[in-house]
Amino acid sequence: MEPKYFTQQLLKWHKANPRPMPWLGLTDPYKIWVSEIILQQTRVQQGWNYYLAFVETFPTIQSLAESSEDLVLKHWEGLGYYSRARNIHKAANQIMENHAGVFPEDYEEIISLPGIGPYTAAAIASFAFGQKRPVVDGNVLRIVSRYCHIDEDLSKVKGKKKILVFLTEAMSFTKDAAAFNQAIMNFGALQCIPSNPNCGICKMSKKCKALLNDQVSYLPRAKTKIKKKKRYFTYLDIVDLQGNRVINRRKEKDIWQGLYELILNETEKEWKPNLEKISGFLTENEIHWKGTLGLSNRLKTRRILSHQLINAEIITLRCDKIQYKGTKFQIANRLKGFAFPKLLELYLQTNL
DNA sequence: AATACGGGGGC
DNA sequence: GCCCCAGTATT
Repeated sequence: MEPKYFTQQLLKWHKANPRPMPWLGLTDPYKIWVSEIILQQTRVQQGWNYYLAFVETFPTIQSLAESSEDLVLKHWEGLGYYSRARNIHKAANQIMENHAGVFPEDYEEIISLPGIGPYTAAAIASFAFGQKRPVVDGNVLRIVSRYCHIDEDLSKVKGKKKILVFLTEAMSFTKDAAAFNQAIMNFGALQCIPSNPNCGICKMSKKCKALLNDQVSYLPRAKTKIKKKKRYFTYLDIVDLQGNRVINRRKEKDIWQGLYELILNETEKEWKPNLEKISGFLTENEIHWKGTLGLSNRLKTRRILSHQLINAEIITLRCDKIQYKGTKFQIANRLKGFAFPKLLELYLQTNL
């Protein structure tokens, strides 16, 4: 392995291939933090507008801390991995409590914040504070496994260690840790891409061990693939003459925790209810109505998540007046302020 | 060490 | 369809 050559070529490539991004060149640790959380398992393009809107609504740690979790989730709506939103809100409060509202500089303190792991801590430490902490994300694993021809399971400690040893060595050849980290991730996103990289124009090709051994397409080693669990959701959207609806805040440790949804019946197999069964289900849940209950629409849809396959049906019901005295659900007239899973957001967009 | 956690884009 | 994305927390 030739770490010095790697660093030289990397930084040269970086200068020749600038990539505009809204948080580029910022030194405000708060904004860097926000951008890094948004970019966890998320493409730059997908997170771009979310970042702009987020820092406009929450320009400071304090403003974020003082917000409600619901509002933070509303800004995360559609982005996925909602624990990121809950955790950044929680962490903002911890910074107010434990650090007088000032983002900590110490790596150990940074990484102890909820939602911040090794990658994000290194990103903040280098971008905001200039510390020599190499970032290790998917790009970096791919690049280094190829350049050094490391054919190991990178989810294991042993494989990760080899990567980190190389990075630490490589980073020692520059004073600008931030530029190094920025460069290596851009290099992974634009040049050393997952499939069919154009090695013919790559500045590293002379010393890329995977290329020399014709192994680029086999590296990094494939992950064991995950099995998806099938779930069946039936959502009941009951709406009365005043436009009132019944919604629920998801509380369990499950997908979409903290987001809102309609009345849900989850079943082992597909539920094919008629109006009578629907009435029965509503009554069991203490939801009553005045006038006749009418079934106005049924929509079948499906969603693919990283670990689940959701088969859903959304049934629209009409009545004169909803009557609910329980505590599990809440009655809402305007749904604009609530964060919904994409599945429901798409439905509500056209049925609100 | 393995699994859960969203949603989207590229091929 | 399948892979993977500027990963982290929990089991």
